[in-house]
Amino acid sequence: MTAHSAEPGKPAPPEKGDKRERILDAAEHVFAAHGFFAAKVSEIAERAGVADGTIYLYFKNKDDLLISLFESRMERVNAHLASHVAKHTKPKEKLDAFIRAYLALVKEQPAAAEVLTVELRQSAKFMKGQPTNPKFAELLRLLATIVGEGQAAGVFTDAIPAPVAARMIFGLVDEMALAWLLGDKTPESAPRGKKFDIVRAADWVGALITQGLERRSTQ
Amino acid sequence: MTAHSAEPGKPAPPEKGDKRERILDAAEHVFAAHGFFAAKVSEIAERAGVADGTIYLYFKNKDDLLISLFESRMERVNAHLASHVAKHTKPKEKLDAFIRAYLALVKEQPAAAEVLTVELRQSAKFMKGQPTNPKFAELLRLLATIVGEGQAAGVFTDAIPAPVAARMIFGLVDEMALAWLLGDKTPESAPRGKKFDIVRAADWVGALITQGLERRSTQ
Amino acid sequence: MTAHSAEPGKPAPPEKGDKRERILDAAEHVFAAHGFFAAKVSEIAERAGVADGTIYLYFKNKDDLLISLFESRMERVNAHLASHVAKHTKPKEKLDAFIRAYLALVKEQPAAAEVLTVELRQSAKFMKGQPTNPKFAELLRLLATIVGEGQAAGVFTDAIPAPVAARMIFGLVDEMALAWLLGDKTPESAPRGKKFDIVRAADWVGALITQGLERRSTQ
Amino acid sequence: MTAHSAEPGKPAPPEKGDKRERILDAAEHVFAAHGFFAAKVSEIAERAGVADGTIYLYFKNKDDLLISLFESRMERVNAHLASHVAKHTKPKEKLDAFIRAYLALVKEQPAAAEVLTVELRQSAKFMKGQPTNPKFAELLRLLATIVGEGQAAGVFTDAIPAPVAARMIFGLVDEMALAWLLGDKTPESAPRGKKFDIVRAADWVGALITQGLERRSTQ
DNA sequence: CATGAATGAGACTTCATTCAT
DNA sequence: CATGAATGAAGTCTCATTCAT
Repeated sequence: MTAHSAEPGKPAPPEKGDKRERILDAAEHVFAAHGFFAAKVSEIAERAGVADGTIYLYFKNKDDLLISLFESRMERVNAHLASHVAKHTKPKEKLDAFIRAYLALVKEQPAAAEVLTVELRQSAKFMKGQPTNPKFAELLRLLATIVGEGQAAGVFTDAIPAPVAARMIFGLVDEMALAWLLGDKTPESAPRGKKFDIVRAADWVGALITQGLERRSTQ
Repeated sequence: MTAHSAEPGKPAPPEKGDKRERILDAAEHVFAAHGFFAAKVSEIAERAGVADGTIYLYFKNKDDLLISLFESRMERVNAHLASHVAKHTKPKEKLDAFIRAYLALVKEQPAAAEVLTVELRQSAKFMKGQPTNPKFAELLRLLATIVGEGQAAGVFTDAIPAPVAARMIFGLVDEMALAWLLGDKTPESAPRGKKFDIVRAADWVGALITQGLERRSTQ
Repeated sequence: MTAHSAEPGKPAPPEKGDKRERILDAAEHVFAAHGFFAAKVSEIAERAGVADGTIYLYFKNKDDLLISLFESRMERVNAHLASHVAKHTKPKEKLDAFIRAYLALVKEQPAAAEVLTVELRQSAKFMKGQPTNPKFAELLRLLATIVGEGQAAGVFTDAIPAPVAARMIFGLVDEMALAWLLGDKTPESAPRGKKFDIVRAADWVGALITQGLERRSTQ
Repeated sequence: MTAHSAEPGKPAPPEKGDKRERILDAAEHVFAAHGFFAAKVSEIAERAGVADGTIYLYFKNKDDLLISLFESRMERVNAHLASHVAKHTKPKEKLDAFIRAYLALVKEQPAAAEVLTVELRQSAKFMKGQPTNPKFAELLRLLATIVGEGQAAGVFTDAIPAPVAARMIFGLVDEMALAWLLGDKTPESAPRGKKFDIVRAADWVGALITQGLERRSTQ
């Protein structure tokens, strides 16, 4: 991944930089570390190098902070995925690029991924009754479009509605991300090297999905 | 699903029935309704028809209640799935039976499904650093076994390690469950019929996975 | 005044006694000492000898505590006044008894009086738009009844509607109470003896009102 | 009342006009609307069309703003009352003019009246231990002077010390003002005509007081 | 003089958990 | 075993006030 130079390894440089962005970065890490509910606003503030009250100048409340973070990161993800997908023309290759880009992103930005993957469901409770989050819908739409193109081109089966296929693909990819993220989180575990190679997993995911969607000439 | 007659439509019979079981039933509904963090122990107690303190005679604390609930329901699920899978001999049919049984379960017991599907990730935070929950591992093992058998029989591709395939399948199925569960929660919405037919979805899921895993003679 | 032996001179005996009552007593003193807004719930709890949270078992929130205190004390006041008024039969004497009883109460229970007299108006903001507080209305009704009887008996002028006269009388008496209460509050000032004698004032108040309402035969 | 053209019906002209005066006008309305404690400095600033910080160039702090507002309005009131009283020579007429002018003022400038009448007591807490506010003392003095003149002229009874009588009169008049102000605050209510006629009330107040103070030939 | 973004102390309130009955 | 009143730690959020520009 290219963008996002601000990712603070630790307490974040308490200097310039869009303050709102600093808060979002801090929230990303604190939410990822403790989960939304256990996360303390004061810890986010400290990490962002601002006063507690400052957070409320940029966000209505803690919930709004989560939603905003979610949308911010989702935007990045969508842009990232779209750009990788755009490099290809064939549906199969697009799908493969999507999967590969998604999993690479998880590896490169585990904190963001954790918020999107783990807290997403939590926030789903927030959005109870509400329609699917627009940014998430966009991701699904990108996926559905790829599938749809493949169906139109006759390389993907028509048996599964594109939107449904999109959701299935997302679930599959997301589960791999989750499995990797929760593989083991404690620092000490790193050397144990228990985590499987998520990039390698992309091959498997791609294989299953591509073949799974393939149109069978004889059928 | 057939068993499990205790599922209380409303306040739960405030009398007989294993008290521990009544508490679990109540917790299932309250967790499903509000999410683990927002759920109040006192509400669970009320719904179970016991005093707040009584809960602590059966469970160490709120966390333990979630874990216990998770394991209890997971046991049911595993038993249910295993029994359905056992009716078949061919790997493909077993896989299909698994998917169908899982999604049917979601439809019949949405509260339980919500706890397993939505709160699972939340509880994942609890289990941080811990190995995968044994009961969940069992479910994955069942799935991996089916895949493994298929690979051994030469009907499923060897390209994907069985445990990885198992996880992918679970993610895919679980996402469908989630999509259905969050589709719309308000009772009034039922007539609007916005929810897709989750049983119908089983066909799509089965199609994608079965074909996706299929061994290609010519390849 | 006779009743209400529990009035704690200081921290209040941290023992038996209706807990709700202990909290109200504590609130009375803390509200009187600092005013509603500056009063801290924790200080009330401490003075009542209970934990902070205990207050919320008996009252919905701080506002409710004020309202409840107001009603509790107002009830006492109404009972006290009614009993004194009941000792007389002639309207003029009843009116005089009312005034005397009210001012004596202020002297004997300054904390309660301060809450009723000073914070009443503050709480008036709470009750914005709401009809007059029932307990306060009752006091006004007692007064209006006395005036009405006097008018019926031909000893009080008909020129002023009884309810209006009641309100005027209350305002007058209440202002005397306020003047006395705020005369000087610091302990050191007591010896300076700056406060006028509020019981003596009752004579003046009674004189003004009684004569003011008197029916003039020749007019 | 005639003077004081700055009374802004709404947001106040965000331009000329002494800035200090604009702040006081804004404070008057905000305090009247929410009460001193609930009033936000930022809302006052917004209404005055200045920055939050600007307020602190003209006033030491929020308390000082209340005190200053109180004194400013009290000055107006005193001047208004004095001018009306000065039109008469007989004590009884002066007293009547005072009452009438005061209540007319309440009707014409309810916001100012609310601050003086309702918040006065709140601010009384501020001034705890302090001597009576000079401006308020002046009003009482004006009243006491009228009474004193009446006593000297033999038309008012000597039975009540003039300063005490002054206080009683104020209390009575103020209570009528309060009753009217809190009668109903919502604009829509006006047509409902629930509020009694405060000018009409002046007759009653005047009647009670004048007769109440009257010297009885036979006594 | 004026601004308004930032501060940060501190209060109210919740709710999991305990323990005397 | 069961109760449920009481606890008290802890977190979110507000808002008066400051000060660099």
